[in-house]
Amino acid sequence: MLWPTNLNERQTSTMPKVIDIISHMRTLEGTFPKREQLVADFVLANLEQISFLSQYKIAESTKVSVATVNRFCTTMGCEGFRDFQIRLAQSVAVSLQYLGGPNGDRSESGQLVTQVFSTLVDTLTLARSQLDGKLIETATDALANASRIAFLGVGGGSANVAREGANRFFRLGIPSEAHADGYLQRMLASTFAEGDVIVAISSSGQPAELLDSVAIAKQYGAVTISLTKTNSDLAKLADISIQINIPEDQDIYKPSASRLVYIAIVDVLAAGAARKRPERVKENLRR
Amino acid sequence: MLWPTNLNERQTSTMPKVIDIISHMRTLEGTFPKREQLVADFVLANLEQISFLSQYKIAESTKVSVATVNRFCTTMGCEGFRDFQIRLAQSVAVSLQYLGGPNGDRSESGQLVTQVFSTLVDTLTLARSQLDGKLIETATDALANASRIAFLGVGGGSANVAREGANRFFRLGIPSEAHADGYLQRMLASTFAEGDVIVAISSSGQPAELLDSVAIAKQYGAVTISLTKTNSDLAKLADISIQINIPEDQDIYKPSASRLVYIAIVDVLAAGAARKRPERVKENLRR
DNA sequence: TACAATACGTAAATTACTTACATTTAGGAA
DNA sequence: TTCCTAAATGTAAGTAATTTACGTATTGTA
Repeated sequence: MLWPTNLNERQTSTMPKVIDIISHMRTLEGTFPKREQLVADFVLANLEQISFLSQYKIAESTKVSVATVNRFCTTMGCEGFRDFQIRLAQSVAVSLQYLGGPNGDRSESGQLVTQVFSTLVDTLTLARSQLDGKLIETATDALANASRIAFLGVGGGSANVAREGANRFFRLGIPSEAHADGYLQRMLASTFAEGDVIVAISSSGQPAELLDSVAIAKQYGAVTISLTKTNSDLAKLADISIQINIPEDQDIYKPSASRLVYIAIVDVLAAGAARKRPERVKENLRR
Repeated sequence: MLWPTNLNERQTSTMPKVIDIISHMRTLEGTFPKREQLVADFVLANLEQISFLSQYKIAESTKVSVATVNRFCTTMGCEGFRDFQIRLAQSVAVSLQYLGGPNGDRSESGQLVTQVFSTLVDTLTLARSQLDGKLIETATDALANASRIAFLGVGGGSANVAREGANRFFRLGIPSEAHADGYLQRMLASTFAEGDVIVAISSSGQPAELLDSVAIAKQYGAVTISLTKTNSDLAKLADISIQINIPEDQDIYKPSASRLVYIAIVDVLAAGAARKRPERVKENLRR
């Protein structure tokens, strides 16, 4: 299936399944059976044309049987070729809209730029579809009224996002700090109390130190917000869990889009919180 | 417009000629034969579902023959039902994009999310159009062959981008460091020599310490790359200047998209450099 | 009223998609 | 290695959907 179970629950028959099949395809890249991978490659290389081709044509071009093309579609989580075709057409339309179509720069580097940016945009789109307005509302409420905020992140990526968050909220006039060290995080957590907010960031949602810190802060009455992978331990632990399911691509040749998504979400939170405390923000801006 | 103009140039027979099929349908409203009009009404009333229905189902619902549904499609300027279905799906996907994503989240917070993400994507698009493939090529060449890289950034935002860069390149197996402090930066710059690369990051392109450091490193024979505002002092000083002109929004309510753009560009550089040294990357990945 | 042109439906023909089954291939255990 | 199992793939039959051809009905006009 294309979508994690918790998302399916929220889908009704009237809800379109317009989602980003392209990034899903990129996720599965490498996990396809050999011949299906050929199809995947062909599709990715001819995104704009696929929707106007028949299974036969694709099978012909990839030197693969029609059945394999069909199987590729079901592997992708679609109900069949038809379904796949429609969904791909939609994803392509959306991507093209943002990227203004293939630019004139046909050089290798030009394509590199396009590829990286496409991936980033696709991933952002995917993430956006997973964000629940109500949850964001709750989180921004807590943040806007916090007397103190700590952003905790472990590891290079998450630590940077945490710094980014502290940066943004500090500018809003809320005392904010970021910590990347597990020991310091625990120390800090024990000084947090009601009215304070802890934001724990981790793409894996696993780090023991982080889980400890959140548990401690929670125990002392602080509100805990997590920004992490769907259904991870961290997501289950925090009071308010912003859960994102982004394919963590281990391929070092590819951009690390998930980090960008986290920063985008921090932006959303900051913008939301800013709206809720206009006075203090303005005051802070004057300085 | 569904298809940007520059795409039209590349149109072949397999590509769509009709622009936005929904508005085209509204234009033709009233000029359809009686029974076809019924089909048009039904389609407009069920835009999101049509793509997942068969001609037969539509004929059934509208109490019209299958052939009429098919004729309706050709009347619309499409080659047949299939063609119509795909194009409609694309138009719908694009329209839906503006309505707050697939979840139909029209709440205030949902709109906030949409707004922030749109801004980010728009800014990414803008940045992409400003990137020159050749320049990226030159920069990635220098980086891929560097024996040592230093990412220098002053101020919260740029410093984070610098860290991100050091992080990425370190994973590629190239000794990389990030420095945010002006004094340290100058110190470091004087130890750099031929074969080393300095990447200076600053959205303003003004900071004196940063300019000094770049000048020093340059003098000692290091390659200097800048990631900064178009025509800024820093851009003029560096050997390879990646210049981006993003409207710096002072409005604190709005997201700071420019930072995201810088990170995206760092991603491009890292991905490009990775491609140029496959052996060392693989070796580094094994660890 | 009669004629022509358009609109429409029926059914056949075609095309496309799906599924069942047989064959091959790959990975692992004896 | 050799055998066994499970996954992967292709072939071909089966089914569904789309398109086309043709005949009838309707509308408008002289």
